[in-house]
Amino acid sequence: MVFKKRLDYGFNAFNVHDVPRAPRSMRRRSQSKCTVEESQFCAFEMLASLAGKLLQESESSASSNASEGHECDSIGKNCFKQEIQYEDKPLKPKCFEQGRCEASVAASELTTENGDDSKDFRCAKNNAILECTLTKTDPACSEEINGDLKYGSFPGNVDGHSPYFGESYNGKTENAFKQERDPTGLETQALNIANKGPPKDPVNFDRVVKLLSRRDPVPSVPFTRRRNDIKLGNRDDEENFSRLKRLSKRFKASRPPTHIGDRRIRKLLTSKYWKVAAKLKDFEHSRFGGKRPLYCKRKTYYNYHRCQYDMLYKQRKIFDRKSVTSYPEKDMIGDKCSTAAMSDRVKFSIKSFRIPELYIEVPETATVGSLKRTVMEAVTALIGGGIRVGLLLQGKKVRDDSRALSQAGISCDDNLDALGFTLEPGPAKAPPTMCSEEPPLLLSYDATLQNLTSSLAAPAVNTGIPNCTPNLPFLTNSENPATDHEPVSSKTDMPTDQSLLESRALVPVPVPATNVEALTAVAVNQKFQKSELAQCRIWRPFSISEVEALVQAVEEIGTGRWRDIKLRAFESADHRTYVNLKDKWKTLVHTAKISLQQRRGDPVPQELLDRVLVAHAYWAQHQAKKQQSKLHHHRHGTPSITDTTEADRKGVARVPIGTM
DNA sequence: GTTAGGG
DNA sequence: CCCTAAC
Repeated sequence: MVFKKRLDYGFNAFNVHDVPRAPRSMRRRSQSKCTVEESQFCAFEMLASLAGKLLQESESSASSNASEGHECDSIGKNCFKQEIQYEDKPLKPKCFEQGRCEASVAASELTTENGDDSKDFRCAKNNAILECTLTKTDPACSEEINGDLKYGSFPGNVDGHSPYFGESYNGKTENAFKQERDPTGLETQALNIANKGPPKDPVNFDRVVKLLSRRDPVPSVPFTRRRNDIKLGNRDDEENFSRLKRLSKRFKASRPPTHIGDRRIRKLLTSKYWKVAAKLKDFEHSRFGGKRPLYCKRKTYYNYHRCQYDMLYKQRKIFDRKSVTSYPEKDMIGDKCSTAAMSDRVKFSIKSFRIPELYIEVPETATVGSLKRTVMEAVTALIGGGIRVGLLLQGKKVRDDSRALSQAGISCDDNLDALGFTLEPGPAKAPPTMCSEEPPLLLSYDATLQNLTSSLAAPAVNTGIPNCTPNLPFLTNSENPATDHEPVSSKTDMPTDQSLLESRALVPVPVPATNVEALTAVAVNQKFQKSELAQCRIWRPFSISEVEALVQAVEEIGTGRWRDIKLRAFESADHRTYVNLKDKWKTLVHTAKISLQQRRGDPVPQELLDRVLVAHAYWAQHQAKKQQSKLHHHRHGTPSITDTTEADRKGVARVPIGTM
């Protein structure tokens, strides 16, 4: 295949090999810019950069104070500066094998005490670190974007009015940009220049990161504290954690953003399409705290769900909190624990950013630019519904939003290091799962579709009841569906049942009508959704009354006779198998043993948990006695008085409530 | 088919 | 909730 070699090197190969070496200072910019197919774009870049310079000048004279100082201050904790650092080492095949996309975002704190934020800010910018403030009117930010990303800027809409990603890079939101900001008009010029550049390569992973940062999931986090670094990664994976650390160290230096990052591009089984997988092999699997609205047989699917943009922030050490004299919360610092601790400002450092596997079909005739765009769109679709923040404590998800910080065990200095956050795609409410009542990902995806000009009819993605068609061929390829599954374009005519099914699973991302190469892209999630539809189990949390019934039954019957318990207490509950009951009891016992802070999910009344413990202890002892009596019986041939097996069978024995 | 325990 | 060894 003609493209094979290039593809093997991935997107970055274009940059790495085609750009003559130059002094670092020069390379910094050129590397990420003048790719082969983009050479003409440099002209635009220059224009953009020129505009940016003009902008900067005007900014320094007029608007800088307002945009950088006031805005930040007014926004308060919501104002973060983020530096996005990209791994731009030459991409080796190995990298693609690993399929990793790493980028780190480091957010510098806002130090009000020295009042030198803006200087700091620019300094970082000069280091060619992709960055942006989350403030909405920072011209410097947009300049940077224009200059480095070349695709126009993203007004930092922390207020949630940010236009859809896809729209913006299609140049359709220029007006919106103008309206929202850019009093001077200079920026818009730059924007126009950028937007009118060769429409070939809006696909830029950087922008994804940008969008994520723009979406600004962080400021909503109440645990603001000064000088706290938050590390992203995955939640309950020590190894991963340290790996991220290593990575962030390795690629710490300020470097220009790479174009696409590390991705795997695969040749499709058919020669007709390319499949691009921004694949994360070591894509970590977290499980929403172990409680998910559905369970699927395949762990792969099961684990996949929440991994889209899973970021684990880790807090760093707290510096001198006393120095935060300008904060009113300061007075509370002396107080115990959380209130004061959480009132200070926090520094978030996003060490890693991950993108889930993308499933993209690209005609062979596609251009690199269109390929990029397709990736972009797929990613956009993924996160179109927004991002929500998950809170992790000791690597465990804290799900109960209503729980007070102290209740959740987040209160004292010593455990702030254990505090983490995750970024997850989809609406803020439900995790993106197929079988849940609300399929957020689908919804968000659809929402994205609606906001994109679509020349393709939105496919009939069934967001309703799962179509649990078993044994779909690709379902067997749970380990790597993107690899094994032969993609079928939704527009392709393969009149087999399989193709029909898959076509429904594939959601074409609309591309501009002007784009001849109609690319079809779909986030793998779509496929997973489809897949999971086939083999999902709905997770039905035990209600309090069910727990009550279970406890009651166990008290009467004892552990180890789950079938009896099922028949007695859950006879009519078809969805409760004795294995379910046994498992539930297991978790109940566990829950009862752990501290209040460690418990998650719907709280079980302490009274019930106490009974669980009592019953558990009683029947454990009972079992021990039985064992003993057995031995005794064997030895002496006489039944022991503790042998209550028969009585137990008849339900006579009971936990002597309150006596233990 | 049930039970117990690890995943 | 799943899987499976052991009973």
